[in-house]
Amino acid sequence: MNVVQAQDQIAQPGRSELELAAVLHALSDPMRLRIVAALAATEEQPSCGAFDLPVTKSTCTHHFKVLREAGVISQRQHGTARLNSLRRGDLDARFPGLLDSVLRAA
Amino acid sequence: MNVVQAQDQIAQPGRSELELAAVLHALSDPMRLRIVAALAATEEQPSCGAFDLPVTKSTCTHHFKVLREAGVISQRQHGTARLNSLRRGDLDARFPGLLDSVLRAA
DNA sequence: CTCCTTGTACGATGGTTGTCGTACCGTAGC
DNA sequence: GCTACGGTACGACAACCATCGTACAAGGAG
Repeated sequence: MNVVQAQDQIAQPGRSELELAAVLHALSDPMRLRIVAALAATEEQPSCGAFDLPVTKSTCTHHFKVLREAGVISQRQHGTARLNSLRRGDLDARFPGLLDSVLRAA
Repeated sequence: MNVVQAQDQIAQPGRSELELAAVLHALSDPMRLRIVAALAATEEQPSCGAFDLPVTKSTCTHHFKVLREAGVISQRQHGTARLNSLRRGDLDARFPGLLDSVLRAA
């Protein structure tokens, strides 16, 4: 699996590795949909703990990992915090319109 | 669960019952993605057996059931055959652009 | 150095999923 | 009636998933 490795960037699939089924699966969970929607609504790069999700920390870690491994989000280590951002550009390039329609529906 | 029951139409969720997470989950399987793509590419209403899928009949039944219960497809009984069609109108109304972007990417 | 914060790792658990096989049912044609 | 065909129902099974709890690692603040 080709990965993009830049400074404190956590491993993630490259743009050409993105798979539709994997992305759809990552988005098919209400908790993850909520994370993605919150991420799309801000200009910042919130840490994992900033989402106030109704699950424990370990479950949280799990969901962020699923989203990152599917290529939906990108994570950067910054001190003890892990900063998250949506991979809008890569998603729009591979699956034009998909992210927008999901966000509009969510 | 409100269902639309018309003549030989099999039970399915009404337009307002469609849930984004359920639709995304239904579309997140390669076999079902293949079914939906084939369904979108024809004007006809093919029977379940007309798809030539590399799985057994029972698995086939399972996938069509998942798609129908998520509201992605509609099934009509016609003799011994079950005719399938995409619920384009309902999907476009509830999740504008979603189906198109998925089909374009698949 | 010591604590607090942020988050991961690992194991467990109950539930869901994709697949199959066999048995069955209803319609159509002979 | 009987047989073929298209499809469902049910049970089984291995794999996966969302969730949790506990234990642990690393950076920042005092």
